[in-house]
Order: sequence, then structure tokens, then C-alpha cells
Amino acid sequence: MDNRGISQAVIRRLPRYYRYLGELLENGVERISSNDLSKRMKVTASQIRQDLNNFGGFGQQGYGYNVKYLYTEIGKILGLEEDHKIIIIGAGNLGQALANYAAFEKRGFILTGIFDVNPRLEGVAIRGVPIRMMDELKSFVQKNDVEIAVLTIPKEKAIEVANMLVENGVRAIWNFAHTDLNLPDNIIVENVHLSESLMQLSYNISRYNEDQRKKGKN
Amino acid sequence: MDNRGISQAVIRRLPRYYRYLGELLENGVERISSNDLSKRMKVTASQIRQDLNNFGGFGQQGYGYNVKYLYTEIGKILGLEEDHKIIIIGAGNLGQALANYAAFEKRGFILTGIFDVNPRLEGVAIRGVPIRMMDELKSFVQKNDVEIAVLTIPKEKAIEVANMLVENGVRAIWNFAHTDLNLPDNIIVENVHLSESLMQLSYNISRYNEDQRKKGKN
DNA sequence: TAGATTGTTAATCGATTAACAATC
DNA sequence: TAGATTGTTAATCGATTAACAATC
Repeated sequence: MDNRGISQAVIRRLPRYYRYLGELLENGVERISSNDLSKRMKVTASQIRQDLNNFGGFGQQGYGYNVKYLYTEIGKILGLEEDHKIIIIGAGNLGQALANYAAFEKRGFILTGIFDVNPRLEGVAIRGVPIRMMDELKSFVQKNDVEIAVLTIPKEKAIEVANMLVENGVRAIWNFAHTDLNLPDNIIVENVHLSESLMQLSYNISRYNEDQRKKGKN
Repeated sequence: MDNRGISQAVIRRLPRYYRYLGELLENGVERISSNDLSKRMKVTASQIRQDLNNFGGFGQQGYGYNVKYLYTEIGKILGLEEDHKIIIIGAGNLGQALANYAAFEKRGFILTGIFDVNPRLEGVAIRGVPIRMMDELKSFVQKNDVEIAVLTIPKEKAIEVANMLVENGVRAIWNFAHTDLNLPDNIIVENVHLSESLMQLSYNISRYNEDQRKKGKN
């Protein structure tokens, strides 16, 4: 199994396969063909088979795919079998929303620390994890072998905090701040730019409206 | 200006251009060449020019692009010049985080209503907008010409609520529920699947770790 | 065995990059 | 005018889809 050169397009689709397979599993479905799955997911069967064969031959001719097996294998590929220590920087509503996300633990993301600047939040616990003050962050990261940091802080602070975290051993950043981070190549960054997502929505509305106007004219 | 057939790849990049131009504007930069911008954004100058020319010729040979003009034009393309009435379904941490997102209003997204099932939240106001109970939702949507609904509710409820909203005139859904909605083609859906984003991060960590192990062997 | 469905190669389609004439 | 930089065409690259032999 050689994972090199797998495009981000494929990787973006993997979690969606995983979700659909999880639902099939819950519904007691034992096997599924790429054709069946393609109809449910509204993608081509070809794409499913191509995507999966990047990682190995998980199916069987004449039978299809065993749901449970494929679910487990994709879970492995996604790294959900290993534990990941994760901390959240910024305990505002968004930070708290993520901290409370229960499926975290199930998937191996171990919430290890929460940090904020607001002294009124000090010691308040979310899912058993107390909120700490930002001045403890550096030594906490050094001592606790933190793998992933979630940044839910304003963009003004995000860049310097990210740099500090990376210097102290954090390997990956889940970035919700409205800025790009420009970290070294060996650091994994996954951006969630909510305002950009909303603008895409807004663009699609505008375009649709325009098309309707044009249709009206013709 | 013909917007038909513009790929989602281009559309995903527009908000990022908008963000960079906004920052340049704040810093008092008057003009920028595609080459300059490409270095800041880490994309090719060719791509910037191709992307922009989908919508019109905004630049000038020998000069580049006027930052303020281009910023405004991209804003128009993204539909940020028009107002969009928006409601939030689900006033948990995530719903509240989005409700409190101050830049909303600046970009023309008018928070009009917030809804939840929890009676203890009834009447609590976020940014002046009181939380209403779910049984008021249908008539509220009918009366208030709501364009966008944000779904920050569990997936079990999301599908039926989305269908109801759409039947009552909502045009677009910003979907944070962990499910696909399968709405009619004329409805705009923008999904934010946070768990899938985290899995991509996790995949990239695993793959990097594996590469390192391989390197070690050689 | 016959039917079903994969894994994989080849064909197509679309997106990105390069190149350069047009022009400010 | 000379230099800079766009807008746009052509070339390349990559991703998706189609087709089918292999095989369960």
C-alpha cells in the first residue's frame, strides 16, 4: 500500500464514504456494490472503485464490498484507529461547540486541554477538561505531547500562537481563524474558513437569481 | 458578463481573493499585479488572471489591478452587495457562535431569527434577536421572506426541517448537520461537515507519519 | 456454469500552467 | 518610447468516466 501521490480530491471524498458505510452498517447492510453505493451517494461507480483502489483491493468480483470490512479499512486509512491528543485554543462559542462534540472521542481525538484569555473562564470544565489560561499554553504543550491544536481565536492572534505551538512540537493545526498560517511544510494544516463558505453560498444564490432573470427575459 | 459554466473550483477561490484584497486595502495598497498577488497567496499568476477573466477584465496592461476596484467587483460577484435574510436553526454552541459572528452584518447577512427546541432558551436574545421555539418556525419563515437557513441541529432532525423550510420558501441552506440533504436542484446547499474536515487532517497526519517511517528504513 | 461485479486500462473531459501578442 | 503587465490562446497536466477482461 503506497499512499504517496494520492490527490486531495480523493482524500476529501474518503470521509464521506466512511459516513455512508457507517450508516449502512447501522442499518445492518452486509454487502454493497459500487453501483448501489454510487446511487445513494450520487457519484459514479467508476469513481468509487478508482478511489478505493488507490489504497487496495477491498472488494470481490461478483460480490461487491463487505460493508463492515470496508468501513474498518477506510477508518484505518483515515487514521481513526490511532489516538490523537488535541487541544483547543479559544473557548468562545465555537471552541466550546467543538469541545462538546461527542463523536470526537469515539474517533480517537482525545481532548487534552482548552485555553482562553478570559480569566472568568479559568477552571470551568468542558467534558471534564478545565479551561486554562493562555500563559500556561506553552509549557502545557511541551509537557503533554499534543499532536493537534484547534485554533478558534481571532486572526490577529492566530498566526503567532500557531508559530509558538509548532515550535513546541504541535504537528497539526485545525484552523478556524480567518487567515492563512504559512507554517513549515511538515506541519499539517486544515483550514475551516466559515466566512468563505458562506460567500460561496451567497455567490450561488446570486448566480441562480441572475439565471432566473435571464430566463424571464427570453 | 456571463456567469454560466464557472467551475466550483474557481468559486471556492473567489472568497480568498476577496480576503487578500481586503487586507491589502486595509494596508493602504492601491494597486497590485497578478504576479505580486500570486506570491502572497501562493498560487500562480496565471491562475489569478484566468479566474478573474471569467468575470471580466478588471485589470490594465502595464499597471495591474486597482485593489479597491477589484475588491468591490469581487464583492459584487459574491453577492455581498445585496442583503440576505438569514435564520439559524439550533441555538447550541455552534448556532450561537455563528449568530455572534459580527462580520455577518457587514457582508449583508441579516440575522432575522434563531430557533431551538430548548424552552429554557426561549426569549434569550443574541445580538438583539430573541431565540424562538421550533413550533413557530414554519409560520415565521412564511411571513418573513427568509432566504438562507443555517442548520446547526442534529442530523436526525436536519432532513425533515430542511424539507419543511424549502417548502415554505427558503432558498438556500448552510448545512452543519452530519448528513446530506437531497433537496431539489433549485435549492442552494453549502455543506460544512466539520467531522469530515477533521478526518482529512487526521489522514494527512497518518500519511506523513508513514512517510517518515519509510524514510527511516531507507 | 452463468451472472455479477470488481480492478484496471484506455478515453475523455476539465482545470491549470505556460506563452505571448496586445496595450497601457 | 520602453517597460510592465494584462487578457487570452495553446499546451500540459490531472482527474473523471467508460469500457472490459479477469474472476468470484
